[in-house]
Amino acid sequence: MNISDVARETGLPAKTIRYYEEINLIKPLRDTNGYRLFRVSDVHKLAFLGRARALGFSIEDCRRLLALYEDQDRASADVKQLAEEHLAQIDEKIAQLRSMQETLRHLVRECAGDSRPDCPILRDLANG
Amino acid sequence: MNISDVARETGLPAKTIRYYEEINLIKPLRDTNGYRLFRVSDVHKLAFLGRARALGFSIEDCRRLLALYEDQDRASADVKQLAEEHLAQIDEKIAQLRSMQETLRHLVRECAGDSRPDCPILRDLANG
DNA sequence: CTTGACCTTCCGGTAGCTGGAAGGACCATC
DNA sequence: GATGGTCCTTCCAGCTACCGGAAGGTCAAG
Repeated sequence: MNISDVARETGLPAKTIRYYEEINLIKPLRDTNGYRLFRVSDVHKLAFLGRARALGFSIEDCRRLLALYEDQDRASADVKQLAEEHLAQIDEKIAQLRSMQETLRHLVRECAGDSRPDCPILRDLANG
Repeated sequence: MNISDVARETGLPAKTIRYYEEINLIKPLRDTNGYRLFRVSDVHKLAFLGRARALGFSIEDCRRLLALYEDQDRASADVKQLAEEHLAQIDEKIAQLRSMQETLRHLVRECAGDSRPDCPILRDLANG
């Protein structure tokens, strides 16, 4: 399979697939003309990566997950730990965003949003 | 005031303050020895920027907010629109993260997390 | 006069790609 | 076999919002 077929099948941009090869997440073969030649296993890995990325795992986490996926002797505890740490980061990120959200909602609600210069949002930013 | 004083007062790293000058968010004076010389107005702007950044506004949004802040003839509607658009982005981001969070929570809950290789997390990543 | 704490600029790196240029390859058609 | 359009390749630059560190100037104290 050529890269555009793989892109279509996995939903990943060709650029991203090349990038994943560059950072050694996948190692597709090469055809005689220099074109990348993807095996079914490469496509599987890419789909795996796409889903892991969609769950917000970093590239390095993805690398570890892929290694665990390929290791028949893995302990599910290792996978779980990775996932739990990532989940904790997501929790934290959500908490941060919610705090911003709440503050902003307040400010937006109090702002007249008309043609006059007086603005509680700017007042808050200016004076803390 | 020198940069380290300003850093202490605003809570921003000196590196960040220099960066903000580089991208023309602030224009501190220069002392004869080449040191940056910050006026009170510079410190105010930096504090403003720090709070806007803490609310998640992008640098370009901060630039616009600062311009509005300085424009005595602004319309609060312009500020409000900026804030509302940003708020919408935050809402979206939170929704995305919550979706990841939910999926991950499910998977983590179902994973034994022991020494055996069988793992629902990897199964999900592998098969969608 | 030296020491140490400042300050300066410049360069490189981070994450995870994306866009674009320059050039080769392939396929169908005339 | 020339042409055109669509693939493919590599390489280079840029995005966000900085951070780290090196090399070197400045300043105040002892």
